[in-house]
Amino acid sequence: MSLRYALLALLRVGPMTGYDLQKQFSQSVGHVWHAPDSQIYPELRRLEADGLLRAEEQPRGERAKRRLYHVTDAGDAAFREWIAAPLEYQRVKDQAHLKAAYLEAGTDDNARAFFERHRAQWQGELEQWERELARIVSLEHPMLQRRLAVTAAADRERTIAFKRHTYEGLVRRARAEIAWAEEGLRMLDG
Amino acid sequence: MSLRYALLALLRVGPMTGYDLQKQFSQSVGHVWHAPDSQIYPELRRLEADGLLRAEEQPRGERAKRRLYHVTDAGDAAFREWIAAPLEYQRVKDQAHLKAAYLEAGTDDNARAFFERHRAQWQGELEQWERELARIVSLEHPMLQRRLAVTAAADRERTIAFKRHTYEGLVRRARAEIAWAEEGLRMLDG
DNA sequence: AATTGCATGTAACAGGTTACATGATTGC
DNA sequence: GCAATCATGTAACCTGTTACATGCAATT
Repeated sequence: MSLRYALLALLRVGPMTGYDLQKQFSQSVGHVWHAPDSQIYPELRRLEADGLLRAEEQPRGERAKRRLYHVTDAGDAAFREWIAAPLEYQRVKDQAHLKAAYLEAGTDDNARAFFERHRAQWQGELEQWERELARIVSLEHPMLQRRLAVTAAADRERTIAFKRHTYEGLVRRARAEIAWAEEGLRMLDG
Repeated sequence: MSLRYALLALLRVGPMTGYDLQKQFSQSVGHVWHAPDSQIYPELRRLEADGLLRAEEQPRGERAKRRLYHVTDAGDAAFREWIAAPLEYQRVKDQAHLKAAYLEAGTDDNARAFFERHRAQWQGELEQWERELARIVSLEHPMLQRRLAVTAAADRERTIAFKRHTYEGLVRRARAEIAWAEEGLRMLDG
């Protein structure tokens, strides 16, 4: 159910095609929420059917078309409702910690490989998030720039603060995961 | 796909019924992986069909029956394979951070409620995990005791170390989430 | 006799993944 | 002419959630 709000969040800064959105999902927002194209196009149709989006069909060259999606008033209202609604936390489902709890069933080398992989995985996430964070703080972030362009002057600082805090949280999490993996490696060596 | 390995992990310490497993999923392992009964019973049947479990049907009183599940050799092998296989990390899907990135669309009070709820949520998880951790360190944990009873003496320390490290990681994560929420609250007040 | 605990499932639906499938346009 | 990019979907499947549904056994 979050996909539709992620889509609305992106479209609220300006109209985009499914293709544009797809790219965003493999870049900026994709660091927090990812979706494949096969999920995006049907969901856009559903949002349109629900009246939260309006599609503007544009010709593209001679034969082709593209659908530019706009957020409707109802869409904006739905987004604000989602923001105001309390988040439903679901039970923890954590593959990495599930496996970590049973590493004694394998060899030490196996456990070592597990922790090294975990560290590498989160190292990669950390780098992405740090890059995003730097672009937010320096105001170079393209989606943030578009966002600020359609935001009242009084709200701009606030907008930046929330994005910054979000990514600081992600960076913090990545560092915690790396520290945990390194602790695991020390445990195996010590 | 992790549910079956969580079930195998539990059954490897000794035979249990679906009901027993269900209780474990709302307690010990449930802190890392949760599953409702409606998912457990069919999955046990599937594991049986795949030859990873063997069901021992026992009479219960006059009319009733119960099915005690045992891990077969194939089941044990499958579990070890899972432990040895590299973990497939999936893309991040994080509702809390997704919403946090767009809190400027709501009021400050709304954002405050969001962070307070986030803190309370993780405070609850933290307490559960700290309790588990204490029971692991003091060797009072019932599943760990059963585990150690069927573990070669040489491997007991290792087994404890992995469980302890896992829960230390969860505790660390909960603390990080709480710190992030509190940072958010300070941001709103400052 | 009533309550609590033991015990086992089905059905419908939502959400998400992977694979498959196609074709036009633009820039080199 | 070719490659990269733009553009849009369908189909099958898996996983997981929520709601529904039942009934015996042991204890008080």
